[in-house]
Amino acid sequence: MSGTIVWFRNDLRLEDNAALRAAVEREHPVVPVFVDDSVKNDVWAPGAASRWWLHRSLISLNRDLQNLGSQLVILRGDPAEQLQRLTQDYAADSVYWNRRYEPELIFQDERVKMRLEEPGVEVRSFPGNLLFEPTDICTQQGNPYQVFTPFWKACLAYREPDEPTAGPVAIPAPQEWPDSLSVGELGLNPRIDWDAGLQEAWEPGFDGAQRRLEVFLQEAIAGYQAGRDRPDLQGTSRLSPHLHFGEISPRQIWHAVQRECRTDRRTTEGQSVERFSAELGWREFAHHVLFHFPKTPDQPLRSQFSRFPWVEDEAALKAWQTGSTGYPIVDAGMRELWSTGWMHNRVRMIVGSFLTKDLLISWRAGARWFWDTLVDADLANNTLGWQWISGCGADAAPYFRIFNPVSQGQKFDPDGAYVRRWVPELEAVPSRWIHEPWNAPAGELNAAGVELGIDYPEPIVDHAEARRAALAALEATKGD
DNA sequence: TTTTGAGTTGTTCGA
DNA sequence: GTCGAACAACTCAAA
Repeated sequence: MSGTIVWFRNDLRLEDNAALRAAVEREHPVVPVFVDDSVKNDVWAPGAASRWWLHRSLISLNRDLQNLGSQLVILRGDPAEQLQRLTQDYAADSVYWNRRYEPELIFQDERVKMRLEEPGVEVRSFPGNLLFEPTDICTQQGNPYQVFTPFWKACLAYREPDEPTAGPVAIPAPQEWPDSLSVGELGLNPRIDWDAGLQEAWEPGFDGAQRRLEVFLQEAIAGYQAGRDRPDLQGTSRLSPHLHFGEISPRQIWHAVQRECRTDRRTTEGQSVERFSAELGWREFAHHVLFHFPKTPDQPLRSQFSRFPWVEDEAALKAWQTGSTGYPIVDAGMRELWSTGWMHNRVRMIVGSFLTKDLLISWRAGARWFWDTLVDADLANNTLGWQWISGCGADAAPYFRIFNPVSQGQKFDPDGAYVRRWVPELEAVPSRWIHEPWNAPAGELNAAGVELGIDYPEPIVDHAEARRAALAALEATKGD
């Protein structure tokens, strides 16, 4: 028999899946496979929240495959070994997959390819998880971009992203299925019961992604330009975890958004579409930068930041992680993250600025915490975001841009609804003081049932002082 | 090679 | 309360 193995990774969907499509078109049996190799001791192996999501996404994918007369074969171990064994046992002559772009994963894919090709198996990889391949776009000198705006202009001038392709209507099955683990046997699901907030917030899988996109198109895209910055409203798409796991393709989102709002770019709607499209562009940019600067997950892109005097302060880090810094907008964000596995982007910037500039704790500590707790944890996006906010990365914020957690709260959570939702002990504090309870008159705090230091922490640092210290620390990175 | 224009998301100060 | 300018100087990308 000749057959095709389709190796699923961060592309857990049937629609707009180039590898699956090519495999089905061969009209030979297709064996969809997922290989869990997270047992290996990799610092960037998926964190707990990612594993929670993956568990559900695999179940969803398996169900979708079963509806087409197929199923997902789940294996564990070294992918090269597992795939080679499978091709031998089942005399499959081809292995197809969609490309990944993280340095370690590219390395791994090359290794798997060599190992499979040696005995004569055909290996084909396909694009599809990005709108543009990282090597498609370069400056006129042939270098990678390090600034977003010219990068994104070059992308848009390069070509319109392809239309997404439909999923298969049937998938030819092999006569006999290989042994497979169940999803549960991978042990991705938490053993202790901490995931109620995630359950409530998310529906992993293709169907959940489609519904999320639909809601965004119906309710938020038209006002995205203004709504995107408001953590107290549902102004963003919340598609990031679905995109990370490839349950929906960026091309599908791109074209759905363009179709939905075919309006003049001078209108609010038109600007909103452009703005949202640019956010997909930032995802592209993050992958472009990671591809061309593969050390950035651990090292600052701007090398002078290697001598930045980061502080090691376990107690302060713990206060940040647990949402007990005494700054309500920061604590709300960190608790939203802990509870739902997600945090609004505006608030990610606020908590990132607070960790790196108010506490002077390294962006790498922040990146690690996000890595474990975010359901959308993505090496490219996480690395770019943390290097950007701390000032050491591509197109980074200028050093003097230090977020004031009080004014950011007042500006983007004007009624304090977001803070009240995630920091319920401040629920009765008047809006005037919700973002700076330490400045509230004693009587008003009392009436709200809050005693600082008892019911809610005093600020762990003074922002004005911390700001001066951060500017001074930045001096230390100057010169050669 | 050299020059020039520009750069996601802010804050603070002083008029 | 609102507004504009300063913050300091650098790097990238294109001409």
